[in-house]
Amino acid sequence: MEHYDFQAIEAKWQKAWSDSGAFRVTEDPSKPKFYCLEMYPYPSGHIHMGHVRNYTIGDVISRFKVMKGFNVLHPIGWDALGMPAENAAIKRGVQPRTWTLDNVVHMKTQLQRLGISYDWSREVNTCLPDYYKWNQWIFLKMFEKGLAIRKESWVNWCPQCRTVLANEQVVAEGCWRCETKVAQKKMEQWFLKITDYAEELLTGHALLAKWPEHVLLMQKNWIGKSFGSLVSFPPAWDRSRGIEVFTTRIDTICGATFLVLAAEHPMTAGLVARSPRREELQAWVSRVIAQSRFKRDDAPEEKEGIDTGAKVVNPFTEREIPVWLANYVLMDYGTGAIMAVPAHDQRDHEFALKYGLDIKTVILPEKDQENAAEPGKAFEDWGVLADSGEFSGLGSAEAIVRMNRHAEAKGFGRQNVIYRLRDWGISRQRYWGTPIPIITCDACGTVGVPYRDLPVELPFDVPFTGEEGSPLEKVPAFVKARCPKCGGPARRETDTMDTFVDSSWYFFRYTSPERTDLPFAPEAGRYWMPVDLYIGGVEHAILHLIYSRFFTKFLRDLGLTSADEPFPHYLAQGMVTKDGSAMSKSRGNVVDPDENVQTYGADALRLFILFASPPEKEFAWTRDGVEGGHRFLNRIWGLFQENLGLFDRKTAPAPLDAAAAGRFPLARKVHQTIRKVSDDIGVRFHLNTAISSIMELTNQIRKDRDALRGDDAGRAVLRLSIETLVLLLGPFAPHLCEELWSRMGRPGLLFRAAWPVFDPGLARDETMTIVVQVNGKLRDKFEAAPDLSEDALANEALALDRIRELLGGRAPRKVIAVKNKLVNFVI
RNA sequence: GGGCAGGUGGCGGAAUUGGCAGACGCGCUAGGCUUAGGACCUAGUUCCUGAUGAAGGAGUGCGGGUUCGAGUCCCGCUCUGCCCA
Repeated sequence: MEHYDFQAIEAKWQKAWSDSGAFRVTEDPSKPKFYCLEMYPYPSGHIHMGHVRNYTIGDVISRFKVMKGFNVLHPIGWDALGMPAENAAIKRGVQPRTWTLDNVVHMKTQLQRLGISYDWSREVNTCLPDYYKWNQWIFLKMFEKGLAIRKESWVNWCPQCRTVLANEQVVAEGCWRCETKVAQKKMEQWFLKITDYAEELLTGHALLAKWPEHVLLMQKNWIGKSFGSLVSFPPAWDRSRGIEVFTTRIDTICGATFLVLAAEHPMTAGLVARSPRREELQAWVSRVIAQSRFKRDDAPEEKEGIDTGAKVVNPFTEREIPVWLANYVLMDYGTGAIMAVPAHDQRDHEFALKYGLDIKTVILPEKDQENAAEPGKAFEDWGVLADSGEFSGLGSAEAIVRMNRHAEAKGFGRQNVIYRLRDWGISRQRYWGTPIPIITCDACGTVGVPYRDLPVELPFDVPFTGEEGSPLEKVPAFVKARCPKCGGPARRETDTMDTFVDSSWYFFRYTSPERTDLPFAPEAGRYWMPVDLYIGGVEHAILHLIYSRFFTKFLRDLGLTSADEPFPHYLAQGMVTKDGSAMSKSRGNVVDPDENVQTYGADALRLFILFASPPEKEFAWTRDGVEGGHRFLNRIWGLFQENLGLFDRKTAPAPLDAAAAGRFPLARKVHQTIRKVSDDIGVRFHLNTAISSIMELTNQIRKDRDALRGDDAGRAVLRLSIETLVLLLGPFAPHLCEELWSRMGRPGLLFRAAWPVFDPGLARDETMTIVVQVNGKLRDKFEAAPDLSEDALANEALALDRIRELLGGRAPRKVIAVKNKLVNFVI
């Protein structure tokens, strides 16, 4: 018997698919479309198992949808800008572009060896000017609309990468890439005003019913909408202005016994300068600013503060209270100043205890409430106001309304909503990113590069020294520019964009990557968008997914698309682990996909990866598992080989009609399996159970085959079952199945074959197993016709010997019968 | 500290609507085939009692509850993971 030469088979069909352009698609209004997208990879040099998992899941669903008659867009590209390329340049002297493009070539062959059904004619590469030109174009559109702005701010600075990091890129006090401890620095930066869309990003969640709930929750927390009040506390020495604080609990304001400013607060410097202890204060401020923001709000026991000696007036009590500086108040959130209410806020409470500040109770628990303040704890619940002048006696909820009204009437405060979401700082002092298309002119200020001059291309010859500052600053030909407005000498912006800009709209580019006058063709976008299924790691739940939603809304507001949301359905793929921890270079537990493709075949690898766990769960790698996948495919191969006669025109059996087929349990199993697999792939996305039911069908065929070979009817059933098996397994093990399909003499590619349809009559079981319980314990079973009435089931059960014995002649106290399921006697 | 997931055999997992717990696979055990096997085939494989079989009992992190019936629903606890602080 011919052996299963998976290497030859896989190479043969990869070539055939590619030569015939099988995976190319164009817009076809006569067919329903399906846009299946997986997160594109960073071209680090090698595909890893996380990619294999991600892309295999997408491939199965794409192939399934094609067979179901959809016009499927399944694209791929490269998230090709970013720091590793530049680091390679510094370390090994390779030009980032060369390094990146070499990696792309290698990774592309790796992906092709996996047999993923990508339309390579739509490949995008973000490091090429014909892509990043559109980053610049979108940036300029935002600049025109006041959504791209330049402002000075405190930024997270990674000393290792020598660049700014967005808050989202700071993980546990360290840089998300190199884990170096992040420092604080004050710099001029370009920001995208994602905060203008904060409310819509929140309400848009209503359109994302097919997202995992925990991802929506993470985004909701990230946006962090809170309702509260802005209240102004005038300084005692100058009552004409005020220090504005944000609070969600204005009802506690009469208990505010001091005010706290962040070290970076604009008024801090002035207070320090006015103080007789200015040196001591200045030293304190410098030290705290040097601490990372994470250190600061992390550990309560490290709360530190210092009295400025200044006083402000509490506008509700008219009493003077001291102004402190403290490390637990951040400039990032709210106004950078808080009113401290130690009786009703735990952090203020601890701070007041440490520094001996007044604690004044103004909220009492309601009568029936037992959780009064414990010693050492603030009472943070809502309650009844006390010692709050005219507001005493009100409940918190009502007090908040009335006090807001009061503050507004008196002109020192108002009701307000704030968001935790910050504007998105996109400036990076690096070479390998999209140049920000801005020219600074002494006369005209910051001026956008005219659209006709796009793209602003990255110069190729650049010194990569690893020293402070952007390499672009050291290229005079790049920096020197003419002002587009006045024509005078000017300076080109040398900061480049955060690479998350690239990935915020790449899915639009796939719809028409050839377009040269717009980021994408509106008509292609209209046909393909939104993405019907987006698959990728949940580590991007906040950053990438929220930025992409923001960009989509912006492109919509430009009139380029009508999509409100880019990804109505997001499938969050679980981690790949080995020996109990995530696969990563630093842990040294990476497994090379290529090696496995070589030894067991791409089909075996794909099968195992999908079989081991459902897509959204963690997937634990084992070598034995791939071997199991390979073994299974080998058995399919063998099964086909020993039944070649079924597919030979001369000896093939005539097909059976449904009535005749119904007599064969295997024929029923075939139809049940079609139903199950279709549901598992198309509705539940549980590819693991789809595979296990295909395996069950295989086992059944192998069990029944000898008995079936005797007559024509049996052979027809056997033939049907093997054919169906190949169709159902096609999306999972496409190379092997394509080979078997052609050896069966079927015309055309299996890739384009129609997905089998089940006969509901045949998929229904002929008899149902009815479970018989006594007092809820399983005692016997019997077979009954489907949909037999409850009474009939109970009667049949009563007639069983075992049940008669257990009942001992007594009538049961109660009989519960459920159609097609069980009978339970209570005695 | 708060929020959200999750905890099922030796392992990965299945059980879709409250109705046979452990499908399917891995591993393991025994046997067959074989010069040999890390190939292939057959059988077995939750635990306990039972020589075996028949049969019985226990059992889905722990404790309680609802129900004729709970892995699934409710309450409390615990551990693990993730997110936020």
